[in-house]
Amino acid sequence: MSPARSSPERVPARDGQMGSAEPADAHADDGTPQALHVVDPDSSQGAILDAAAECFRDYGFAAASIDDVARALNATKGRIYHHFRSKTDLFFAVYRRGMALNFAAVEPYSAGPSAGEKPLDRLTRMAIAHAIVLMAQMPYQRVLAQGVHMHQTGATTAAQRETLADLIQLRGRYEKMFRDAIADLVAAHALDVDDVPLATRSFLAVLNGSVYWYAPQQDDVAREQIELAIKQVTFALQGLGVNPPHKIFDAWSSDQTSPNTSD
Amino acid sequence: MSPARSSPERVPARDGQMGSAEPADAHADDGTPQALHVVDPDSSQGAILDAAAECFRDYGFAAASIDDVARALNATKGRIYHHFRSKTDLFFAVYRRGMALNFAAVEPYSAGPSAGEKPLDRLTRMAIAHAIVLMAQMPYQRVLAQGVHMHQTGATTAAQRETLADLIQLRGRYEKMFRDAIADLVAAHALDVDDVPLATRSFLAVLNGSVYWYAPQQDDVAREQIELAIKQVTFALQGLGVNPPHKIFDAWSSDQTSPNTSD
DNA sequence: TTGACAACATACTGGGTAGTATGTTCCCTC
DNA sequence: GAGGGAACATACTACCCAGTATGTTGTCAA
Repeated sequence: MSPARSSPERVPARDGQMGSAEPADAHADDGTPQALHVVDPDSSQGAILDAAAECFRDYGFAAASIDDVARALNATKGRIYHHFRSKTDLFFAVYRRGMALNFAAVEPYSAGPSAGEKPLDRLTRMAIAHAIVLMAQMPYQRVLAQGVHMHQTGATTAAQRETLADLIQLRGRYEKMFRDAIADLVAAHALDVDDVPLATRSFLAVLNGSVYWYAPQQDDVAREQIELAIKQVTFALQGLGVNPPHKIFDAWSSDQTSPNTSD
Repeated sequence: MSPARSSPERVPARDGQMGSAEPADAHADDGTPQALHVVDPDSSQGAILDAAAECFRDYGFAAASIDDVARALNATKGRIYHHFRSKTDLFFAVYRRGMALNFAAVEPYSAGPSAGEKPLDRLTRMAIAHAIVLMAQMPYQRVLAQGVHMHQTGATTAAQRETLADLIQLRGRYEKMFRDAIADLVAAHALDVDDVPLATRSFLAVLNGSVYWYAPQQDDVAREQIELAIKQVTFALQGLGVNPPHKIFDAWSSDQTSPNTSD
C-alpha cells in the first residue's frame, strides 16, 4: 500500500556522484567499506556526532531536529551543515561511528592471536565485550537500532539508500562474527543447535536488551556494567545450551580493561 | 541538556479534562485501566487502527503522517479526526489494542484453572503464546516497542503524558505476569537465578526478537510460527537454566489453537 | 418530509523544520 | 599585510503537516 508516498524521489537531477563543491573534506566517501574510525572523535565533527547521537537517542531520527542538535552544541545549524550535507548524512555518520565502537570492542577477541584458544572462551569474551560496549556507549547503540529499522522503511534518496545498504552490511559483518563463533562451537561438537542463525539472533537479543533499560545505579559504573554483562552472557550461553566458563568471568572482573588470554 | 526544547508545553490553556464538544463517543476515556478490547475490531475505528498500526510500523510515529494513514484507508483526514482527537490519541489507541491482543493471548495461560499445574508448564505455555501473538500481530507489536521508547522521551502535553503512563503501566502488568511465573519457579526450587527482574528481561528479549526480523517464509504460516516459537522458548528457558518440557511443545504442535491442559 | 445527527470529505491556517544563501571572524600562508 | 579559505553564525525560503472549520451525504426517527 501507499506506493508513492509524499515525495517520490528527492533530487532527481545530479544523482549518483553529486560531488560538486563540497564545503569540506569531511565524511570521506571513498568506497572503503572496511574503514572504521572515519571521524576523529576529538575534532569538531566528533563533538557534533556525540550531540547528534544523544538527540537521536532521545527523540528519534524523525523527531530530532537539526536545531536540537545545534542547541545541544551551543551552536547553530551552520556549524552542522558545514560538516554534513544533510540530516540523513549526519545520521549515517553517527551510525558509522557506532559500528566502529562495536568493532573496536569486539574484534580483538574475535580474531585473537591464540589460534589454540577454546571456541567457548572466544565467544564468551566477545559477548562480554559486546555487552559492555553497549552500556558504555548507549546513545550510539540506540542509533544503531534505529538504523536497522530505517532500512526497512523509506530512506529518502536513492544515493542515501545505497549508503544505508553499506551500513546494514557493516552490521551484517558484525553479527557474522558472532554467528561464526557459534558455528565454530557447533563444529567442535561443544554445542547442539539446529538453527544457528536463529540462535545467533536470540543470543544477541539477550545482550542487546540493556540498551532499552540500562541506567547506571551504583557508583562504580565500570564494575556494575561488568556484573550486568556477566549475568547477561550467562543467560545467553545457557540459552545456547552450554555452561558458561566462570574462569573467563573471573579474569574479566579482576582486570577490567583487557582480560588475560591465558588458558 | 536542552532543558526547554522547542515547544515548552502545547495547549497551555484548557488543560486537564479538556472535555468540550467531543465529535463522537469514540475512545471512551472512562478510567477503567483493566478495559482491554476498547474498540470493536470490525468497526470503522478498527480499520483505522489497523491502517495506523501499519503506518506506525513502517515509518515510526514521528515520520508517519495522518495523511499517510488516511491514504492507506483510501480516505481523508476527516475520517480519522472524527474518531480520534489527535495523532497522539490515535497512537495510544493502537497501543491499547496491541496490549489487548497480548493479554488475550497470554492471560488464559497465566491464571489457568488448574492450580495444581507445574510452574514450568505454565511459564512455557505463556511464553509460546507470547511468541506466537508477536509474529501474528506484527504491526501492533512494533507500535508497542515504540510506545515504550516514547515514554522515556517527551510525550507532548501533560494530559497525554498521563495517559501514556497508564499504558506503560499496562505493559508493566503484562511483564509482571512473566516475572511472577519465573519467581514461582524460583520459589519452587526448580530454578536458581539471583536477579529475577534481569532474567525476566532477558527471557522476554529472546521472545520479542522476532518483531525485528520475522517475515513469513513457508506456506503454512501457522505451523512456521509455532516452530519458531518453540525454538525461541527453548532458548529462553535454557537461558533461565531449566530444560524445556517437550511434552508441552508436542501438545501445542498437534493442536494449534488451544493445547490440552492435561497433566 | 423534515429535521437531526453521524460519518465522513474538502479547504484552509499556522507553526515547525530541512535546506540554502550570505555574512563574519579568525588563522594561516606567502 | 594582504589575501584567501576554513569554520562558523545569521537570515531567509519553501514545504510539509497537525489540527480546524466547514461543507456534503446518508440514514433514521417522528
